[in-house]
Amino acid sequence: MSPASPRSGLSRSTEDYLKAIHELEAQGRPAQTSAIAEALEVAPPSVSGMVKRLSESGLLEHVPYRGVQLTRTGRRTALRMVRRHRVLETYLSSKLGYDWDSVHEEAERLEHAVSDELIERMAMALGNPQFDPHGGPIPTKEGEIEEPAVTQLADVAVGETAELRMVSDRDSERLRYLSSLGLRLGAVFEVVARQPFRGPVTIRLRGAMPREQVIGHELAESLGCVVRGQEVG
Amino acid sequence: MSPASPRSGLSRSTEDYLKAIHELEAQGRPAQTSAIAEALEVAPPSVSGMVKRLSESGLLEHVPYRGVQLTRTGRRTALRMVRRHRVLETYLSSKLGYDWDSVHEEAERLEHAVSDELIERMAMALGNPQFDPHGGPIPTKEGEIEEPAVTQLADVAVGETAELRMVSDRDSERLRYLSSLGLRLGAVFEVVARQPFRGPVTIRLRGAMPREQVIGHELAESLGCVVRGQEVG
DNA sequence: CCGTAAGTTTAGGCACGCATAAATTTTAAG
DNA sequence: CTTAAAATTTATGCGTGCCTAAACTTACGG
Repeated sequence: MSPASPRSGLSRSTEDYLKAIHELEAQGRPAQTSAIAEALEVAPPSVSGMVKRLSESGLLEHVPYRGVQLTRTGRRTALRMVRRHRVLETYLSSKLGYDWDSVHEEAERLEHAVSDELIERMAMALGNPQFDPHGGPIPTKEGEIEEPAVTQLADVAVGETAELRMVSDRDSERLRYLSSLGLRLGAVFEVVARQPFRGPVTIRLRGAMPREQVIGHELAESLGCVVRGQEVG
Repeated sequence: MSPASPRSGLSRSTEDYLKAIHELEAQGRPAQTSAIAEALEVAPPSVSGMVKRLSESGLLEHVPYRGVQLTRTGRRTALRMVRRHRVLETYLSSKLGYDWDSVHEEAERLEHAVSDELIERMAMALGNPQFDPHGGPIPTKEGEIEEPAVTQLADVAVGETAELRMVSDRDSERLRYLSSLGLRLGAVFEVVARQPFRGPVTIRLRGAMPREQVIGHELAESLGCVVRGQEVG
C-alpha cells in the first residue's frame, strides 16, 4: 500500500506526474515520455510504467509512442495540486517570512501532505490571493485558472517600458540573482538595447537609483512582463 | 527508492515507527512487537521486518523475542518528530483557527513533510511555546523535553481541587466530548465523588455556572491534572 | 525506400513496506 | 515437567516506483 495523500487517495508520485504533465500541456508541448522524464528527473522507462498505471486509473490517455493527455479527472487533480502549491508559496512568503527563492522547495513537499481544509484556511488568512510570490496565477477551489497575458522580456522592443509580472519558481539561484539586480515583481524598467542572434537584453530600472542591467537571452525568456508602451524616462 | 523526509533521509514509515517506539518507552512499557503493531495499526510481522531494518540502520537495538530499545540516534530522531508534531499542532491551533480535536490528524501528515527551517519559523512566530494545545510539552530544538508532573484525574482524591493540564491528542471524539463538557486546558474543578472498582469520578467545574459532571474511569485516566489542594468552593 | 538515430516500450531486478501462513520461542498452566 | 496458549519471527507474496539493458517504433537523411 502506497501512502495516500489526504482525500485524493493518490500517491505522492502520482500527484507529481499529473502536475508535470499538466505543466507540459499548458506550455502547448505534447506531453512526451522523455519530457516527463526530464521534468521529474526519472528515467524514461519509469515514466512508461507510471503512464500505464495512470491511464488504467483514468487520469490520462496514452497513445503509444505518441504521448499522453490528461483526462478531465486528471486535469482537475493537477489543478488542485497547482492551487495547493501556490497557496502554500504565498502563505510561506507572507506569513512566515520566506524569500521568493526558497518557497518552492518547501511547497513542493508540503503540497502532498496538506489537507484541502488547511489550504482553504491559508487562502482565507491571506484574503484569497490571486497570485503567488512569482506572479503565478492561483487556480480557484473550483479549478479555474486564468493565465495572465504576459510578454517574455526577450520579446519586448527597444524603447518600451515594461513591468515585471511573472517569473518561473523553478530555479532558486536564478531568483536570488534577480533579487540582487533589484528585479522584483512589479519592477518597472525600460528596454534600452537588444542584441541579435539570441543575444542579451539591456534594461534600465526605474527607481530612486536607475541602473542599467544586461540580461542574458535565456533569462530574458523566463521573465514575463506587461508592456506599458513608450514612456519618457 | 522510498521517499525521504527533508534532511533526516528517513522514510515516513521509519519516522512513524521511531515516534511510536519512543512513546511506548516514555510510558515505561518495554517496546514489544505487538505493542508497536497495535500503535501503528499494522500486522506484527510487518513490525518484525521494519525492526530489522531499523536496527541495521543503528536506530534501535533489538533483542529477539524480547523487544526493542531506541539508540541515542533513534531517540534524537523521535524527539525531533515530537517537536515537529507539537509545534505544528500549536501553530495550526493558534494561527489558523483549528480546534484541539482536529490538529492531530493534520500534524500527523505534515510532520513528515516540513523542513526544520519551517518548524523553527513557526516556533518563532509563536514565541517558542512550551506546550501544545493538549498540554503536551514541546521538546527544544536540541531535543530536551520536560514531562510535566501531572496526576491522572482517576487518582485525585475526593475533596481535592485540581486543574486540567494535559490530555491525550489521539482520540478526537474524546476531545470533542471534553469540550462539550467545558473541560478545556486550565479548567479548575473539585472532585466530589469517586466510585470504587474503576468506577466513574464526579467533578464540579468551577466557573460562572458550576456543573457536576460524571467522568468514566478510563476517560479519567487520560486526563492529566495538577492538584491544588483542598479549597473552599 | 532504406537504414540509422532518436525516442519509447518491454523485460527483468531491486528496495520498501505492507500482508498472510507457517515455524519458532516464550510464558503460563496443570 | 510437560504442554497448550500467546507472542514473535521466518517464509512468501504483492503493489509501488525506481533502475538498466534490450527490443521495438518512428522520423529522417541520403
